[in-house]
Amino acid sequence: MTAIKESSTRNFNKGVALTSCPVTFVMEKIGGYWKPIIIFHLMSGPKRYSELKRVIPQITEKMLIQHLKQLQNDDLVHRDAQAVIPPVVTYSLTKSGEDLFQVLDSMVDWAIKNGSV
Amino acid sequence: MTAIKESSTRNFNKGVALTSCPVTFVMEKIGGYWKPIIIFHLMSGPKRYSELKRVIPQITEKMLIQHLKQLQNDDLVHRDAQAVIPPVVTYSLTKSGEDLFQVLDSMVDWAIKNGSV
DNA sequence: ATGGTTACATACTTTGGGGTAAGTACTTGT
DNA sequence: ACAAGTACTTACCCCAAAGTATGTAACCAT
Repeated sequence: MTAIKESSTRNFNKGVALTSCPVTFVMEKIGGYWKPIIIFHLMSGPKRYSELKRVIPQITEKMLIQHLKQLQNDDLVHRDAQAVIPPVVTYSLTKSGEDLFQVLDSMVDWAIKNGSV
Repeated sequence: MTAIKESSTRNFNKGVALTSCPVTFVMEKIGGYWKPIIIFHLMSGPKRYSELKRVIPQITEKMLIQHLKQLQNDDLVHRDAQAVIPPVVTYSLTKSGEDLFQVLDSMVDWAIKNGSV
């Protein structure tokens, strides 16, 4: 008789919370370890894949390409590939991506005020 | 002979990235599904445990208390317990917690601009 | 022909965040 | 006597995110 809770928490989340809560919406886009770091580095201008790897040495290539793809799907990052050999692929922020500056900036402000070191 | 990479990505993260990147620092504090939602609801004033549960029906009690504890450890939320029966425990934002308003606000701005609905 | 460079892809494993379900202590209401 | 409310605690499970390791295609320089 132990019926499943009429509204599964997990299902409810996926369906409602993610689209109705703007903060969660943002977290879905730039949450996680690496995305904000990648975005931050793209704020200073377009970068090649290998450049990103160099300025974020700790990221694995799998994580880098995976997040770059997700950021493309979310229309935060634009990919530009030149058909030359060796390949030249440049990533840059879209307008939406650039607009995240305000968000990241307020985070930095808060972090500085509240002793991130 | 497959020696472990001299500098484990994971170890490096925990040690360096988290403390040196302000954005990641903030994500560590308010990342995840529930924390921003809890903080948001405390923005409108102190709330009892049961009140929070009521306004966030989808959260499980385990998640609620767990995140409230983490928020206390991070000094974002203050817990006030009255020694009466039945227990009355009130949660409120600390100064640091209130300062997050700027961060959440900029997130909401961005979400609205970029089609969260 | 061998190694280097670039931008990936992919199989496999581990970690931990989050969820489920149940129990606790103490008192009030009926 | 027993359910109900309050603020938790605990044991267990699942899955997705993250990490490890290796492979690939195309060309160039030596």
